[in-house]
Amino acid sequence: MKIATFNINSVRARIENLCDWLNTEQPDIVLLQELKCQDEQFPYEKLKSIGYEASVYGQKAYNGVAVLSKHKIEKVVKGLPGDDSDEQSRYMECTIKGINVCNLYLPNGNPIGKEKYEYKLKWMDRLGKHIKNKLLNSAKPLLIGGDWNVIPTDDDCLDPDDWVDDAAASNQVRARFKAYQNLGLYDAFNALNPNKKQVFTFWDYQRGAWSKNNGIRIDFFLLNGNALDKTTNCWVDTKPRGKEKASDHTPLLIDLNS
DNA sequence: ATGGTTGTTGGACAA
Repeated sequence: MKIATFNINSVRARIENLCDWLNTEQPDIVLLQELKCQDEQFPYEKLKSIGYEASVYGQKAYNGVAVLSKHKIEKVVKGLPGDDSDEQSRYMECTIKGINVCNLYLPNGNPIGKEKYEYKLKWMDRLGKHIKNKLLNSAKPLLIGGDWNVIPTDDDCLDPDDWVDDAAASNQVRARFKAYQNLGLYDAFNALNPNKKQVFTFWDYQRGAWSKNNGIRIDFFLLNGNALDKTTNCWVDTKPRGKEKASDHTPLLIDLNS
């Protein structure tokens, strides 16, 4: 099974790019983030015509996550538990072919110290509780993929000085991301590519970041031990970032035996 | 130091 995560930065603006990429790469499952549309605006028909079922958790203008699959999507849950007042569509989970699949778009959190930063920290704490209290209780293969908006170490960006004041690289955010792994989850890219550094999944639209490879690694698959045992490869596909009308992110993929 | 870009949306806001 080929499984991808891709922050699409508007699924409607990017539907032609997305279909081209799906037709070429033929992933079995794709986790999408930043749909920027409501459920009824989602391009279900176009995706169905090229072989993909979709489960969508959208909202107006911002955020929104979806799972695309060539296989049956089961047991869908929309929203991260722990705060009924949270109206942002940033998390969903489902089961596909016996794999527990979680898709997230973690809050950006900028600027540090303001309300959006506090929301990010609380959201990360809420996710930690959910991982510990529910997700890790199943022995099934588990993958949590998405745009985490975390630069885990200085090796995950070209120039750390560019990110010292960014909410993706703060000590509080890095500590929470590390804590997920201390619970028993593995960063698939690092596990399958030991010591490979400065491989990025996001390049800003501004200041020629793509042409200078001034990127950051903020998209991840975190796997439980069972899923890691079944995973044979993890890589970044940089080709979509070089296309016309590209998203500012590019896909991260894994091969998982099932 | 400032501004540089893109998408949603129709003036800002988010990233």
